[in-house]
Amino acid sequence: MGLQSDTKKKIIQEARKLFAERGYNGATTAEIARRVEVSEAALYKHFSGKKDIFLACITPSVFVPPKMNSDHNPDLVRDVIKARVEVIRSNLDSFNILFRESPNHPELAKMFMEQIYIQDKSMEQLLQKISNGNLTPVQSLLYELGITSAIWSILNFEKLQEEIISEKLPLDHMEDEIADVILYGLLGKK
Amino acid sequence: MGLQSDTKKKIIQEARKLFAERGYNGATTAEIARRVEVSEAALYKHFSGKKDIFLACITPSVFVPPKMNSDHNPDLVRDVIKARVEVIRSNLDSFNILFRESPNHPELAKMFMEQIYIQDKSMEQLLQKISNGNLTPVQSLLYELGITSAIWSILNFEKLQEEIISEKLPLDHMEDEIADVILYGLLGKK
DNA sequence: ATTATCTATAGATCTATAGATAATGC
DNA sequence: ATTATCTATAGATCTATAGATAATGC
Repeated sequence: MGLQSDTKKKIIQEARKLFAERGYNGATTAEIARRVEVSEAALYKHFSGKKDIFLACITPSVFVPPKMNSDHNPDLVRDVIKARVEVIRSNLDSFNILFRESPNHPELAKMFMEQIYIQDKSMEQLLQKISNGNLTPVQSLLYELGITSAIWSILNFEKLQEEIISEKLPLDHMEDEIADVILYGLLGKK
Repeated sequence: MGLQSDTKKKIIQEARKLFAERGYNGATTAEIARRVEVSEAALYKHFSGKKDIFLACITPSVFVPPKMNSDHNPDLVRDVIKARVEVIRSNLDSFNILFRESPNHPELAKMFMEQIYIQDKSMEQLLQKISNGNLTPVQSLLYELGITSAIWSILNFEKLQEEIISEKLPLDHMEDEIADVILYGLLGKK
């Protein structure tokens, strides 16, 4: 047993899934308790309230992509984007909560700003170097926020597709294809 | 007085704002009634229930950008992106509802797919022509869905910025700067 | 003895409706 | 006469807690 009891860990796990599925208001403490297979009262021994459970589901570290080494060349763009896709894919529930619930929870919005916009300038800096400092402030934002958002949408589309649509898109090389768009655009050669 | 009574129109207007602010479950019929300045009971004379009000807030036509003429050249990409930004900006509440609530409402998800993915191939077709058919399926999706999502994020960031952050980004030429990225990427010349 | 859990329920919403009252158009 | 609205409230949740019971570690 680590610092958190097994029950507490399981509450966080199941709550995160449920909040991602139904949103903060759509997820009930009763349903969380049912999935964890404890009584509702048990939740309140581990957390001070529903909001406390909610915030425990989102840890700031989730949103920070792993550091890359400091070389600056186009191939590194691929690595950075691959890392970004991987972070989002493996924490999709957290990102769903972040994108959908931020407007209703100032704590989340703050975390969002600090993590994605302010702290995570690594991708932007890399891209600035590669483009010889040609990027405008809006374009930097496009990369910091827009690409994360675009990847998030596409990964959710991928999930939706598995459930609803027959036609399957080949998303295996998504990272490379996003990188091509970012590096060369529509008119540039590959 | 048109086909819809003034009260009905006002209910839809205020409900759309409230659903965008707080989500489906966070928006109460009591608060909608308060903003419209009628009793809750009055809502139910115009709509069969809360869900009915919700669906009335989202009209499919909102999501279809205006048609462009059929020439195919890089400058047209700017026009198409400008049109897209304008549609999202002037219907930001609807897009917020769409992106945030789609997972919980099959009707919305279906609308989302049909409008943005299936019907609106106009931008994709234009881009395919300009790139000489070089786009992969994932890249097409990146344009159809990812760019809409990226613009959506940036416009919300713009709103958030007005409220929270002191530093102001110059977003006046956002459309042009997005177009530059899409056309030329980081390495292409302008 | 202490910690973890349960049952039962209080108190606060929230959606929706029943029945009464005011406003409108023929 | 009909339509639009109101007041009041039923019935169904939902969060959170009080008090009782079972499990664990010294």
